[in-house]
Amino acid sequence: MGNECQLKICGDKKYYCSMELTLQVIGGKWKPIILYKLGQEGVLRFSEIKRAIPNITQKMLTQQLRELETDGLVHREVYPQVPPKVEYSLTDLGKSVMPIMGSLCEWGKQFEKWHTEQQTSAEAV
Amino acid sequence: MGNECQLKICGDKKYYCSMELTLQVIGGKWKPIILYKLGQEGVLRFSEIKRAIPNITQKMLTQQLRELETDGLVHREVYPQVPPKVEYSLTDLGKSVMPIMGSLCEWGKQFEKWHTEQQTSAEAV
DNA sequence: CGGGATCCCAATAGATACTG
DNA sequence: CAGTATCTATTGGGATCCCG
Repeated sequence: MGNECQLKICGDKKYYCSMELTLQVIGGKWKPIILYKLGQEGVLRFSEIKRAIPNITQKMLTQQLRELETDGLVHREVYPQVPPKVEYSLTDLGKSVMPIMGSLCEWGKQFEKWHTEQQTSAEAV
Repeated sequence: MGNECQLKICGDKKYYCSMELTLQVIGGKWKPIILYKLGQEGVLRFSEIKRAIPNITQKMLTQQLRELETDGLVHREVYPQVPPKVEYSLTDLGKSVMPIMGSLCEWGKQFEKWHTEQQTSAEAV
């Protein structure tokens, strides 16, 4: 008790419960997908991540990767060469979210199935 | 193979992989917290949810609850009385995300701990 | 009075062009 | 190739109004 609904601070993040903190670190429209793809592939170049997530813009990808790097979930390795090469991978902390990312993905598949069934039974009426 | 990176449609939602679908249904800044609180408390009135999530505005809460209702995660019960009373609860589909919500919340606590330790060791330098 | 709809403005995301 | 810069579109927040 007293653990919830009381303003806490972690670095630059303010939150009332742990869930809110979680969402600031690994939430949003893109971070879970980025983490998931990185976790699946291990090491990816910027352009490879971009290709794996068709709808994301470079701007968003850059921005989200920077935040994940700052929060210690993603490692960024720059190779000083021309043309530039930058590789991204998960840190140990980043890897620790993979089980959850897997569950989220799995849930999506179940939802899709459930939704299709609802659709079918609705048409039957 | 061929399962990922190919445009799919589920109702009004377009996505390239299941993770993206998941995020459209239970992602965003507020939905996970709303689901989590509802799952913990069972049944909550509008004003009770509002109180449990201090930063959310009524507008956002209403909007997010409607989407969750449309997607079949939340049940909305209106009592035709004065003053009005509206109760929200999770459907079976909504309850199915609770294990993941629990993991997310738990991860936030671990992150907080990890962050604090990093802070401490950095100060020691 | 509780729940929520509307309007307007600030903040955030997306599209496109450009650069080391 | 991997970003920045700039502009535009969309989304979110705050205040206000509505309705039973």
